[in-house]
Amino acid sequence: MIRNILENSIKTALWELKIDKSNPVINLEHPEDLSHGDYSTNIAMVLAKQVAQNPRELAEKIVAEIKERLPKEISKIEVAGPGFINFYLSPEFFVLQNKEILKVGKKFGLNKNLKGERTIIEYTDPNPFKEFHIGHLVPNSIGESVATILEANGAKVMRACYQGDLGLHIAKNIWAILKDNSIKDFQKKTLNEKVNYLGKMYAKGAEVYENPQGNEKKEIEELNKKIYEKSEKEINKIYEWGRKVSLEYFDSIYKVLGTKFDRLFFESETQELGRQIVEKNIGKVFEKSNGAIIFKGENYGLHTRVFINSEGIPTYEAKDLGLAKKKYDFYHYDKSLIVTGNEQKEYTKVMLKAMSFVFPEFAEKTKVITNGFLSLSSGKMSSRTGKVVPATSLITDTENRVIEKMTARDINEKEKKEIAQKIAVGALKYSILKQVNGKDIVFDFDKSLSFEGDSGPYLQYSYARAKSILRKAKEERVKSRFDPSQIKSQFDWASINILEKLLYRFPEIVERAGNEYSPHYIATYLIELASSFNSFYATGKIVDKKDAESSYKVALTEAFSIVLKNGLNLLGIQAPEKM
RNA sequence: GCCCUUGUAGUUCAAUGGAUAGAACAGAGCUCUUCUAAGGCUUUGAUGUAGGUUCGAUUCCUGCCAGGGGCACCA
Repeated sequence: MIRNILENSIKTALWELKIDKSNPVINLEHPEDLSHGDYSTNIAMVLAKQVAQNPRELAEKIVAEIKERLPKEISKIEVAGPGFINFYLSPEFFVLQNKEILKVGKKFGLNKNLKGERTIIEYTDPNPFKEFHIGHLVPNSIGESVATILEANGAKVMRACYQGDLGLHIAKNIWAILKDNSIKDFQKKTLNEKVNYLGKMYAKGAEVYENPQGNEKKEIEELNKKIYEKSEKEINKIYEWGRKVSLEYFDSIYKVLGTKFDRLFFESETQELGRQIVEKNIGKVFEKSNGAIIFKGENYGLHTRVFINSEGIPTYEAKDLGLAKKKYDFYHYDKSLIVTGNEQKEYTKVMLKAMSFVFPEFAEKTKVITNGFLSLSSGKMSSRTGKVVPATSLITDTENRVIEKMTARDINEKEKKEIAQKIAVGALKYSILKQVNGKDIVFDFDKSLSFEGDSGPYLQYSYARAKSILRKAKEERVKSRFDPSQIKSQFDWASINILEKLLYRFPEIVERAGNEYSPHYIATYLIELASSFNSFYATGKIVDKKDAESSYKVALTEAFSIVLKNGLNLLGIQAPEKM
């Protein structure tokens, strides 16, 4: 990459000037203002004090040294401001880069930094028998995107989902089903109807548990034990039925969201293992307290948590230890990522601390990515009985709005529906991924659906537009061609210039997003890229047989469409050819 | 009470310790005999507060103010 060439160039200069003793980190950034060049380094300002020189003078010396062996990719170097060294890339460099994009296509942006690294990433984690709500969309979008980004950086990624198929929430649900007794009627109904039924029953059970009229609380707790022990056939049957319905339902949502898990983990398989791990380490890591087995996080500036409760049942904490082992046995990971809500942050610290004693090798490899809370800004969502908004209803509501917007388009109804779904999901995913991980997200229903500016549909629209141009170019037989001889005339075009100056950066963005597990770098980059393309688009015709520069413009449009599509793919957003 | 976290235009978000703090929406004003106007172009407007470190602070440190989360038998 060009970045490395510049870095080496600077290092050599420092070495020649005999000021490389401390082996400084070369900080190369893209100045925000393009008139400050394509790359800029502050190295002279950083070193000025060390070598007791004026930063600008030092910068001049470094520049003189670099000029001695100027890489061909650089057309100009200058010292600016308080001592920045600015590099300007040459027109030839951009032509070569553009050619490269057309040549490697789908693979443009990929690298092998993480080659051979096995990463398991756990995300989404809905609980069977409960609603898949809008809160699940956040870790799902982030997890799926991070997984894809890591793959783009060369890692081998295993997508995992961990689900609570045990516990009180299920007892509440089944308790209500038993009372209701209309489950027989549901065997032949649609998946949606079954899911709605489960939802209703859960709401009922949860309500009764919170505000019991009589003995309900105790009944539910006893039922919980029975479910756990699998002691009653009828209950087992309902349990299996509900679990199956839930999982089928989740699958149908994953299909829409574009997630495919390689492995589902369940609490029912981590529980026993978790218990054994904790029990084996009583006295060493864990201790007994009030009949429970706890980990004293307080000793490490954290808080104390129960791993096995006084009933002898392993809690989530213990199960998580079992899960770490299960995951390792299954995948032998080098890195284990867990995407989970902010509210779990403190918890994961305690759990990881405990893990660092039990499985130091796993704890070291584990990293938690936290995600924020998604709320809807307006009360425009059709209000439902429950407090949680199901993910599917948000998606379909969004879809309907998209279809409304598409009435004027000349696209058949069936296709329209498919496209609308891609746009709806894209709008949601983008509004989640454009932000730094861990920050709360306010989804403004109206704003995100207006599809203007900083949005997923804006990116999709830009892509569809580029594709439309390329279709026309094909019809008119204007071929994509980057020819260095065209450079001179092209270079007056400010908008082309900006587009080119952004295109070549994509691989750097992919690398950074991978290093920091942060899809938002991709999102903000793509907006800037699409915006520069749209400006370019507005300056005049791209496809024009009579225009000698047309083939260059078409080629640039093609390069743009490739980079945008590759970027959208990293966000898990589909790019329709037309919309 | 202790711990974590967040405060940037009217609103929703950016900004590896760097240059004039970027966008988008909303507001004001332009722009379709042209390849998708879901677009483009002008324009108004912001770092919670008080200190400190630094050549340089939205970024690091401390206090205060204001949100959010967590603090033993839920997940």
